[in-house]
Amino acid sequence: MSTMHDVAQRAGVSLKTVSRVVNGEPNVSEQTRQKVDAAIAELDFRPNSVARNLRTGRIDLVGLALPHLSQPYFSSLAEEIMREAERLGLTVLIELTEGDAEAELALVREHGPHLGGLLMYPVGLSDAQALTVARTVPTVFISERAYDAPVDRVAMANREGVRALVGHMVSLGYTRIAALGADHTGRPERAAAHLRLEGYRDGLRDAGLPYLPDLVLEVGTPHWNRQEGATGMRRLIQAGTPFDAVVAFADALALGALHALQEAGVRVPAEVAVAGFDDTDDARYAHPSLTSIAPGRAQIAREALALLNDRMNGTVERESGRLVVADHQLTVRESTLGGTAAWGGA
Amino acid sequence: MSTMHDVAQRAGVSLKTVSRVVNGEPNVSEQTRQKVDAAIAELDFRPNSVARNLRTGRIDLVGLALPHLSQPYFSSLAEEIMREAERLGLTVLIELTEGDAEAELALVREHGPHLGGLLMYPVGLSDAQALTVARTVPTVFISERAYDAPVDRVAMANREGVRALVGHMVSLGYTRIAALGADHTGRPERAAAHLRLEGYRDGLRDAGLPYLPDLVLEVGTPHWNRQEGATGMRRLIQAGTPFDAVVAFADALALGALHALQEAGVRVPAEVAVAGFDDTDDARYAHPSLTSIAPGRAQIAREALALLNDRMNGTVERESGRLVVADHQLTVRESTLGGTAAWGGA
DNA sequence: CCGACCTTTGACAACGATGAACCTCGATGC
DNA sequence: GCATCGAGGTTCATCGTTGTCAAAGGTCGG
Repeated sequence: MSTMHDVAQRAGVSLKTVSRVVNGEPNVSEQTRQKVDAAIAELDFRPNSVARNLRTGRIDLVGLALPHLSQPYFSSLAEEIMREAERLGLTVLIELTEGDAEAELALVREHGPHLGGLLMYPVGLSDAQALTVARTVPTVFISERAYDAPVDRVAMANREGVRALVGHMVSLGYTRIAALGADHTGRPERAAAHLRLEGYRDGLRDAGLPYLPDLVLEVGTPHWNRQEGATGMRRLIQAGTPFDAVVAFADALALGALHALQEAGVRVPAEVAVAGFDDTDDARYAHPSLTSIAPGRAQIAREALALLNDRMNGTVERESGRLVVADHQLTVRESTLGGTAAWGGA
Repeated sequence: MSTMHDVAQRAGVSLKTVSRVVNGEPNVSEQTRQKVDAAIAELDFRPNSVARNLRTGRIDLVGLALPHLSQPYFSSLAEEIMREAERLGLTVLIELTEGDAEAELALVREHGPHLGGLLMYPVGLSDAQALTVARTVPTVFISERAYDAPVDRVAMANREGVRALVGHMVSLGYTRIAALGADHTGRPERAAAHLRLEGYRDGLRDAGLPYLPDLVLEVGTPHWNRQEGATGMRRLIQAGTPFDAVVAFADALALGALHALQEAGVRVPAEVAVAGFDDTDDARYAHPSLTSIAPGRAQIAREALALLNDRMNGTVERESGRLVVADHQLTVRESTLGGTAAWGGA
C-alpha cells in the first residue's frame, strides 16, 4: 500500500497538500490539484481509514444490533440499511444480540467506543438501559416499544396498519373478523402486539362493528411464527365461533393460519379471508398469496440513518428524543380477493 | 474515554508498562500488574482498537462478502460465521455483492486493505480474479465452484449429499426418481448444479437404475427459488412422464415442487416422495415437512475461519490452495416417510 | 512604494497505541 | 571485586493521517 507520503513525494508537494486534495479542501490551485490527482492515480493510493479515524476521532462505522439474522424481517431490514448506509458513505457492522438484554448491553460496552453510531433493534432493554446505551454512543432505536427516555426511535405504523387491514376486510363485506396474535400480558417488549390490537379495535370502531373477545386470539411464545399461527387458528376453528376473516399481526402467523384453515378444509379466500403484516417474501410466494401491510422498510432504513447522522454530527441536542413512524402500505393479494392471479404472482 | 496515558498516571507507572499488562507480555512483576489492573478497572479503560491497529498493522476485522442476506442459506451462514468468529475474538463485517463480479472486486479494492481477512461467497469471479482477490487480502472462499488458482476454499458435499438422497429414495422403494434443478449450460458459476447432478447419477448407478433424461429437469434463473421449482414440476406433470420421487437440488425448489404437486392433487409422500437440499428452516416448517440434506453449515463456518486464521497468521504458504468439504447429513422428514408427526414438527 | 490582506503552501505536532533500544539494580559466577 | 546477566522498567520513534500555525508570494488601494 502506498501512503500519502509517497503521493506527496511523487507529486513534488507537501503531505498536507495531498491531504487537502484528498479531502476536497479549498485553497489548492488547479495546477497543483491535477499534479496530485495524477500521482494518486499512478500509485493507486487510497487513504488509510484507520489512520484517518485515529486522527479525526470520527469513525464511519455504524453498528447494527439485531436479535437474529435468520428471520426474514431482520435480514431484509439489514439489507435495506446497508444499502442506504453505503449511499451515505458509512459502513455497517452487524451484531447479533439473540434478543438478550445482557448481550445488548455487552455489545455496547465492548464495541460502542469504537463505533461512530449505533442502530439497535432492542428487545430486552429497559428504559434506563436504553438511555445508558444512547449515552455511550450515538444511537437510534428501531423499535415498536416506546421508551420513557430521551432517545431517538423509528417505528412502524402498527396501529394504523392493522386499522387499514380491518378497513379493507370491512370494505369487502366481511364482518366477523378475527384477530390473531394478541397479547394480554402487557409486557412492554410486546408493544407491537398491543399497538396492533389497538389498531384492530380502531378498525372495528370505524366500521361500527362490535369488539368480540372470542375473536381475539392470543398466541404463545414471543416469536410470532407459523406454528403459533396454526395453533391459534385451530383453537378458533374448534371453538366453533363463527368468523369470516382473519387479521394476523404478522405474516408468519397468517401463514400458519392459512395452513390450519386449509387443513380443516376451509377455502381461502372463498370462505375466509386472511391477511398478515410485514409483507415478507414468504407472503408473496404463499398460496394463496397473502394480503399484507408493507411496513415501509426502506423508509425505516432511510429515516433511521438520517436520525443517526444528525446525532453523529452533533447537529441535534444531546439528550433529546425524536420519533419517526414510517408510512404503511396495504398490499392486496389473493388471500383477500380470490382473484385468478397465478401462484407466486405479485 | 480514558487512554493508556491516564491509566499509567493513575497506576504510577510508564505507558509502556500498561501496554505490557494489557497485552499480557512477560517481564512485569506481579505487584505492578495488579496496580495496573486496578487502575484499568477504576477508569474502565479499553484499548483504542483504532490506534492499536494503526500501530500494529493488524486488524481483527474480517469481511464476509455475500451476494444477499435475504436468502435463508446466506443469513444462517452469516449467523454461524459470526458466532464462530466471536469465539476467535474476531469481528465480522458483512458486505453485500449482489452476486456481481464488479461489486465483488470493488469491495476488495475498497475495503480489502483495511480488513485482516476475507471470507467470500463469490459468484461472478473468474479464476484470475479470484487469485487477485486472494493476493489483496488473506481470503478463504466459500464456494461450490473449484477455482483453477491456488486459493483456499470450503465447500459442501454436493455430490455425496445428492447421492445419499437418491440412496434414501431407493431404500424406500422408489425407482423413478426425478432430479429438479439441473443445469446444462455448463457455466462455471453453476457448479453446484453440476455437482449435484453428478451425485444424482452416482445414486442411480449405485442402485443399478437407468439415467433417464426425461426425469432430469432444468430450471431457469440462476436463483433456485420456489417459483422455478413449481414451474419445473408442472412441466414434468404435464409431460406425463411417470415418476414416484423428486430429488430437488435445493429446498426452495423442493418447496415449489411440493406446491405444484399438491396443486395437481398428488399426495406427498403417499404418491410421490420429495426431498431437498440445504436443510433450511422453511424445509422444517413446510407441510409436509421436507426431507433434506443438512450441508454442515456450522462446520463450514468453523473450517472457513480456521483456514482464514492460518492465512492471517501467515502460518501457511502464501500462494497455496487448500480445500475442505464439509460433512453432509441426511435429515429425514415427512415428505419421504409419510409419518404422523404434526405439521411443523422436527 | 508600502502596508493590509488574501491565497497557496508547507512544517510540525498530535491522535493512542506498540516496538526497539536502553537504563537500573540486585543477584550470580569466577 | 568486577564483569555479566536478567527482570523490571523507561524513553523515544513510529504507524498514516489531519489540525494549527506561519511563511511565501501575489494583489490592491492609497
